[in-house]
Amino acid sequence: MKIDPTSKADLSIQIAKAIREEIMAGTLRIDDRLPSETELCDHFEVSRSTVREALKRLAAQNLIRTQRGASGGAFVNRLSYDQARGHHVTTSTLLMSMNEVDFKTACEARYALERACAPLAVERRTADHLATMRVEIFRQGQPGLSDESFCDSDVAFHRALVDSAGNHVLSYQLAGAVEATQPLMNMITFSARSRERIIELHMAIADGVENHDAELVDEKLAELSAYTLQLSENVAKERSKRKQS
Amino acid sequence: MKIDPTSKADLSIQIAKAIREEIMAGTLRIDDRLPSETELCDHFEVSRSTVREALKRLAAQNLIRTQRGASGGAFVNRLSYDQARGHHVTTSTLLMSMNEVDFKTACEARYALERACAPLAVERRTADHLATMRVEIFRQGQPGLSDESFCDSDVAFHRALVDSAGNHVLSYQLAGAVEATQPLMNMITFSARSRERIIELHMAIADGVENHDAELVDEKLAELSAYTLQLSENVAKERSKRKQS
DNA sequence: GTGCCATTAATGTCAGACAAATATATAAGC
DNA sequence: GCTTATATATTTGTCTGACATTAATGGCAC
Repeated sequence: MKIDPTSKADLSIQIAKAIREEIMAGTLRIDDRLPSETELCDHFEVSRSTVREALKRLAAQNLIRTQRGASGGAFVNRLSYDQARGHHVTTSTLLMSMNEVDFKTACEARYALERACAPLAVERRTADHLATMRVEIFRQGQPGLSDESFCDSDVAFHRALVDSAGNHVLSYQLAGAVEATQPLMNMITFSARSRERIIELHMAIADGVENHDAELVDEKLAELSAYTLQLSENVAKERSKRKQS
Repeated sequence: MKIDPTSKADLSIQIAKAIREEIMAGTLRIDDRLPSETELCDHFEVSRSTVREALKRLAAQNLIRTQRGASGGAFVNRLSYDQARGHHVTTSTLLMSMNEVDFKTACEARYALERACAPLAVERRTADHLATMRVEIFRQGQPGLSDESFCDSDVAFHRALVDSAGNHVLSYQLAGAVEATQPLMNMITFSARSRERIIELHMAIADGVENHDAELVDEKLAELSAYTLQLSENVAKERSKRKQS
């Protein structure tokens, strides 16, 4: 675990990198305790602040956790799917807002991926997943539901669909695509009529999943995708009209 | 931009969170300059070390960049696809190694997603993407190629396939799935015979992409998936045999 | 105008101190 | 002997103040 004394990069970056590589190489294993801050100071010959900044960088990536007190210290963290998912969603959302991803691209990516896990979902869905989907559909039909709540429920529905594929890795990867498109979705699913249509499609999808009918699910997802796209185009048209007048 | 004085979480975590929320809400825009460290100290009423640790946390997520000197400071960073991809691959890789994801799950997720973008790839592939795929296939056929190089080329091939779908969002999401499974792949594609078979399938896929034949590509990807899985099972069998003897 | 230099403002690093948390050993009381 | 309270040691969290390094800027000599 060494740093390059000739490098002119910030020391805390170099130290973080050195430790990160140990973790990725497996030299430092899950729940292993890192040397104490003082020991790291001695090892790298830097001040404690520098070591601490390096550790904070690693902590920000969930690579380590710290504990105070005797026999405390920094420990290699087991990256949980939940943590990783949260991170992934945050990054994906920012990536899309900062790069002004157009709705079409986002929508296309999202439904392409979702349709990819449909066959597995149809095959493996449990009663639990089905129940969740039905509950969310019911929620979506409640009158007076706010736009935000409707969209939250929409996310929950699709997450249940993805999760029912029974593949953690798939769920993790999909979370970024599905949840990050939601802020965009928020802006288009406002009218009662569009909600009705979406709920209709959700019901068909749930039915398809229940009856192990992969083709139906795929078809309805395609319809949902097309309908969403159409909604966004209508909104765009409205906006340009209002701009002119 | 405030922190909760009653919270007992670390101050640097709270401050990082406060700033992150400003960025995500769009109050702080790309290339906006954050207040200087001293100003942040005054604002949050904490010491400079604490502020710096918070900023390092944000820097570790590529949310900000810092510049020294007069008119320097911390600036909101535009999250680039490349940066995000690198991060995503690192996290996915760690996630899979730390949670001991079995090959079957990883492989299933990867090919499900890859097949999802095949139709788009077939439709939109450019001459450039095709050329990259052909070059990599050629490389894979070179005698004396190390296992590692073969796998690198494999990644490059599949990346070209994914990229040819012409959807940044899709490419970004897929990177995690494809590149993170590579360390696992490394362990199973060693024999000359298996390489031959893989190259054969790659060729068929490239042909399919070239001729806009979505069905062929899908079929060959499915075959590749099945073959990969079979290889891994053989390796597992060999290993248990050796263990017994 | 051009080139050099001092100024200045910002981050990067260092050193030392104290606060707070927490596991462990020690002592007291029953 | 067992429990409980106390002291102790260790480690991270925070604060303070200083100096180093970097880079933009303005002024001065030419």
